[in-house]
Amino acid sequence: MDARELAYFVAVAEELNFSRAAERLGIAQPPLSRAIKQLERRLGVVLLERTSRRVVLTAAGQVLLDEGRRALDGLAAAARRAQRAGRQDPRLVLVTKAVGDGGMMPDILAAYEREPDAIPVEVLFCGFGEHVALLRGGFADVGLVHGQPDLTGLDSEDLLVEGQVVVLPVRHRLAGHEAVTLADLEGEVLPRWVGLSQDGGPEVRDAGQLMQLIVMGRTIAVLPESARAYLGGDVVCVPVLDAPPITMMIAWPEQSRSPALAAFVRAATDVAAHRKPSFQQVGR
Amino acid sequence: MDARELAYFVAVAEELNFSRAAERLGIAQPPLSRAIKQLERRLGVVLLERTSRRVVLTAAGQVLLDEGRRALDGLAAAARRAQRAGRQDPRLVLVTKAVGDGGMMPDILAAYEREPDAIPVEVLFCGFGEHVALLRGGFADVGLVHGQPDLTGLDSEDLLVEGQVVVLPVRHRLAGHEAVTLADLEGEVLPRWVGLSQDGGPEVRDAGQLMQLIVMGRTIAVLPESARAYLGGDVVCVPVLDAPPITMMIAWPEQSRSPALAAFVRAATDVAAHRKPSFQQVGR
DNA sequence: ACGAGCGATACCCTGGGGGTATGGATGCTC
DNA sequence: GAGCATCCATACCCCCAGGGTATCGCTCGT
Repeated sequence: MDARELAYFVAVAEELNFSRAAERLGIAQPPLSRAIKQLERRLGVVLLERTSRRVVLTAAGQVLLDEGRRALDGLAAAARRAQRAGRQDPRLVLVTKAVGDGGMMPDILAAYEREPDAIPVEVLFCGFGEHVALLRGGFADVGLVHGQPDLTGLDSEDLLVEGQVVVLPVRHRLAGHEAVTLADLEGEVLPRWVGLSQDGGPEVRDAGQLMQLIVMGRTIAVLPESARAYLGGDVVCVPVLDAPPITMMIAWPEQSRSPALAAFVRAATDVAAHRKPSFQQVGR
Repeated sequence: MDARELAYFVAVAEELNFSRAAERLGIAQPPLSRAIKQLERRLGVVLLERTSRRVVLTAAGQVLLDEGRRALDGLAAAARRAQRAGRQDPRLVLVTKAVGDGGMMPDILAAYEREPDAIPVEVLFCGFGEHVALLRGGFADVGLVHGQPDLTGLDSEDLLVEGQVVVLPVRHRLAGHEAVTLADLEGEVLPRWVGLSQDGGPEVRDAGQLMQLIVMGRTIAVLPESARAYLGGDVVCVPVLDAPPITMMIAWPEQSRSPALAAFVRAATDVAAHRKPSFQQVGR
């Protein structure tokens, strides 16, 4: 099957409108109509039910939309990986969130540099949940990820399980406590991360903004314990005993077998294994 | 990137010879040379180092070969799944080995038919290790697989863990035993499955051939315990206490979300969960 | 009833993908 | 080391697939 035709179909299936899809694709509408018809003929399957007033996907069309998107992504990722592999200065691109390394980054990088297969590491910071897209898209080689994102298309290994702490302004009513529970946080204003659609508190884009808002007393935040290392002196961290533990993982594109990547994974898991456990978590 | 160009490159990279690759592709050699050069220009990367006498892959070329093959497979699989989804008589294609259902097939099918989302099931028997290729290639929707095949690109769920039995001719020296260990089988002639390159005993293609050879006293076989149900009366099954347990899994293409498939997985796991455990395994 | 919106059809035109012929380099053979 | 076979690159030609414009026909909202 032709990738161009498939991309055309995906555009139409997403817009459910030939004219708009054609505009998005930068071509005229008639050739698009023809291309879709040709694709349907080649596959021997009707993909779209078109009345002159509305376009709807058939079952086959729905399948091809899902599968086709992934297939096209795979194609683009293959191209990008080849391009990256062809650069004369080989780099290992590591993607992570700003405060998402569990404080192990220096150790991991140091351990990696001692590996014989090590190549220079380029660290790429990204926003919420972009890790997986960058890895799947072939933009990055390996990533440190939190939580339970959808890891289809990626291999991963658990690095460490962290408890969570609540970050409070120094004058907060809970600031003096040794530890708190989620129940204690009832009614508090929690921030809203850009990209996460949950609404409520103020919108924050990065850790710096978050810190300012906390110091101003406008919000508080529950973060993995390792975030402590990045916080200034005007806030207090208090363990949240019953917050769900956060698993930090290292993830990489499925079946990637480059020696440089393998060495990095090895270094990261070694560092994590020898790391001293943090404060004790309640329950599991 | 164009899929045609990528397919051309994969052919050349596999043959490491433009002329043969062109022949395989059914085109002449000059357009192939041009297409590869064009692909290299588009990607901005040298993929092949060609002297007029030999062609070798660059690092980028090696990456594109690996990734490109998968990407092309994904493309073809997407097309096939769409075609299958477009047929007017929807079927769920289940792939399994001949004696590989752990004896649960009737129960699973019966349970599935009671599901509201059930559609007719087409059972496809396949050879050694073909399951995963058929699933990845979009030829099948769901499969029952044994052992630890490479499941990248597939989701799976464990169904049951079985002990193994050795299948013996009735006159075999071990035929009277209550149970044996692997040490007891030292020196015995084991069959060689077609497709598995391990050599040694006679070559067998299916369970029928195997049975004949066992009855003839030419070989013995170690099989999952559930194979018992399929064996005739001229052989004896003896548990092998220390043989590694075999995990039977149900697997399906990653992220497949059709209701019919989900219902089947549910039915299979339900049946497996309520199944009576078989003979006790030694150790873990 | 009429017009706006949308997909299909008809027709043209151009670029690129494919073909043949041939050149130039590199090993192999005797 | 001359001759030759092999193999990729170049030169040149041709054709059609894919893209554009103009227009039609259908459907629905007002």
